[in-house]
Amino acid sequence: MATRMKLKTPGDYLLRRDVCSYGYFLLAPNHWDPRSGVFSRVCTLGDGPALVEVAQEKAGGELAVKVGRALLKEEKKELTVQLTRMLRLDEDASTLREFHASDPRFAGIGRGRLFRSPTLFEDVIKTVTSCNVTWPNTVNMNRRICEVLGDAVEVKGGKRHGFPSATKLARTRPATLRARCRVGYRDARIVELAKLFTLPKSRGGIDVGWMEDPATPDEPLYEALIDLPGIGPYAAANILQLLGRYHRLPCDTESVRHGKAVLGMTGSSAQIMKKIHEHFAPMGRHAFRSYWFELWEFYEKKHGPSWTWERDSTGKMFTAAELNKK
DNA sequence: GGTAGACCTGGACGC
DNA sequence: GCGTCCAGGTCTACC
Repeated sequence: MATRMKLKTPGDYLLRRDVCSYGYFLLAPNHWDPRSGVFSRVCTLGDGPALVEVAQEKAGGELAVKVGRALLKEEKKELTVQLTRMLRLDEDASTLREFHASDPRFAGIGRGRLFRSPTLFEDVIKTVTSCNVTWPNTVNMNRRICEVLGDAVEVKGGKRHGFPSATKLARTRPATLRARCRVGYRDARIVELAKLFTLPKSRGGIDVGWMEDPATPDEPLYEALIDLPGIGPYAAANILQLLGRYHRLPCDTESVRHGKAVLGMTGSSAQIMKKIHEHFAPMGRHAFRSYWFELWEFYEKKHGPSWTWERDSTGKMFTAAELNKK
């Protein structure tokens, strides 16, 4: 028996805009259907995996959540926590207003929330799978990780898989990850990260509560992230933004392309990255959102609104060759 | 502290 | 269709 729930949203919430706001909405197990405007994925809950579908009838209205099976009371709470994190339903309205005041370009369309994963663990692994690869490869890695290791639920016409838990990935052999999920040299790093997420803090494990706590100072958090296996300056800055801290820019080759093509910057890659940091520095704690939505606007000019993008055809949209086309 | 090279996969390109 | 080159961020060794 299916479960139906309603989720309250902030008054300005727009599902299609706020889901299709960061590339992770295109990565398995997430799925956005451009035709129906329904977001779905398999969520891992206390009693096992469940297919979850989220729709919104009108802008600013509540979210209608349909779950493929009956949920225990505790699972309903668990799912609410996961959806709230993923969809940024608890985004502080005052900081959103502050962002729009400092960068009015995005006030009119209300952009400000950035889609993320239901757990920090999934965000960290997704970040690792996006390093040193082209976007189509990141898409494939996430699809394979879910298909090979994620819990599955039966749906009409096949199966849908969730994202594997830290416990499951911690028990996976690196060779399996490499051979079946095609993660390459990231294999051991992913398993090591998963182990750190399963260990208690007293034994050197990751203190997720401390990392998620808005009261935790930025710099010690950045230092803790950069100490993790497979996490360098780019990945640490990206995880910071996924944790809601937007002061630091995760600069990569895509930033350099943007600096050259859109901002008219010249010089070596290192010089352009420095210029990009300087360019967005006046935005202070909103720097990343200002940078990101400018980049996102460039993608949308090329390919139409992000909520019309099909997951299975976006791979080629974000290759260097395609993005460098005039 | 700064730099060079290895890591691995898949897209692009030439034949 | 096949082979080769190259892009991509992190890590380690070395200066």
